Amino acid sequence: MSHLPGVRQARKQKTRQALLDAALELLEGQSLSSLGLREVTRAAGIAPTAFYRHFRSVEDLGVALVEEALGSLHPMIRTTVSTIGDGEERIARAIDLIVGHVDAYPAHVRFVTRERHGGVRPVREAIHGQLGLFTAEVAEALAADAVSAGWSREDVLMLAQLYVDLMLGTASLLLEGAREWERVSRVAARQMRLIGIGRAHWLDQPDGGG
Amino acid sequence: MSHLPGVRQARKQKTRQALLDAALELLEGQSLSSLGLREVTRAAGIAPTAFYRHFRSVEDLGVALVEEALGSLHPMIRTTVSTIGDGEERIARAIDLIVGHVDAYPAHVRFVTRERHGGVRPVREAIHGQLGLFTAEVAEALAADAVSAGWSREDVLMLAQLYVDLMLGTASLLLEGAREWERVSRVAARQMRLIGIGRAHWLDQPDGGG
DNA sequence: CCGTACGGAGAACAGTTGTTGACTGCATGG
DNA sequence: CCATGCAGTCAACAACTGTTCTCCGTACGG
Repeated sequence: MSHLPGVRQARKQKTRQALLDAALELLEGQSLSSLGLREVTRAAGIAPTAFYRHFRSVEDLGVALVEEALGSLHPMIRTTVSTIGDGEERIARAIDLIVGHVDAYPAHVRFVTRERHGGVRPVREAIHGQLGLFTAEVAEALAADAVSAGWSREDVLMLAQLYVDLMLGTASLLLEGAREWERVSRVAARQMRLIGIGRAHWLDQPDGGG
Repeated sequence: MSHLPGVRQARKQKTRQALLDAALELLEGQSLSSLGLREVTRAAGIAPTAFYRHFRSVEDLGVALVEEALGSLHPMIRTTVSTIGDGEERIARAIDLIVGHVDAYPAHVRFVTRERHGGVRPVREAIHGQLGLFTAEVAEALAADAVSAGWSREDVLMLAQLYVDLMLGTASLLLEGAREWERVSRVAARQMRLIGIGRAHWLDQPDGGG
């Protein structure tokens, strides 16, 4: 199929990456639906027409950005959430994961939180799909715990959704108020703890598992 | 100051409202940062230059939209969250409030959830401000419950934030999958129930109120 | 009842946008 | 080694953008 070095394809993916990087940087101050094709190519240092060699439209580039921002996150999620130990240990790991990721890839995080409810349908759907995968992975890990005995599949998923949404919300707060990261992560930890307590007592209620 | 009838001011606010309505409709398919001034005036049926008689820029109009979308919501929140009765009663009321509001003002809800993390700073800040007020109001109501005895102010706020975020997330899900409103509201109810359980057992932990 | 202030229309401006077609140079594969 | 394919450039296009300045009609306040 493709030769290993491929001087040709290497150059192509290089400028493709330049387009993605330029777009991501421009998106720090605006939404994808207002991002112009020429704007991106100008920032990437290539001619406007060359854009079409890589993407059909800016929407298309947006979908590729979703893959770049979220695709490589699955292994990290898995290893973090499947940590053994008490709840506090897991919470600390999760918070560290979020803070570290926001710190390492702020533009990616901003892009995802912004376009999750943004004005470009295909991008929204791509993000929603990836988050659905995350939710399923978290649910799988949660189901393996002893506390989840007797839980319905749907309830484990609703719990996982709670966690995933909380993590995204926390990431967004960390982005906006970078100077308050201590307070934000402390609140997030307490919210996770409270959810964990609710989880532990879920089946105490008469219709808890209904 | 202003005469009661004011044929002049009435006409002005009429076209001002036409601008807001037109913008809101156009925003169903795009983000605010890509909304053009001419686009809005065209949809509102007035000349582009007349726009400046009402707003200094599209950003400005966006901030006004935040006020329109969220400003009138405070009394509803207050009366809903201060319902007396057991937790289930309150949860049902809250879900009804959300579903009813999304059904009655879908464009407003879409605007808020989209621009909450959108690309226009002043609008983001206006939304954040309003949501902060909501959180404070919910916190006040929660603090009045017997279960909140011994809670720190900060913890009541973190609980309120959890509820507010959950309500917004639910509203957004209701918007996207209008056909699944039953499933979505059932999951949301269970999430609120779980949070309520965590709340009830919060002080069971040795360092719960720390 | 009249002068004025104000909401709105119109024309014009320099820029920018997405997309097209034809062209160039070079790595590739036979 | 040569012909092909493909990344990238350039020029041009009609359409659109935000903003300014000038003008018009009319409700308003004295």
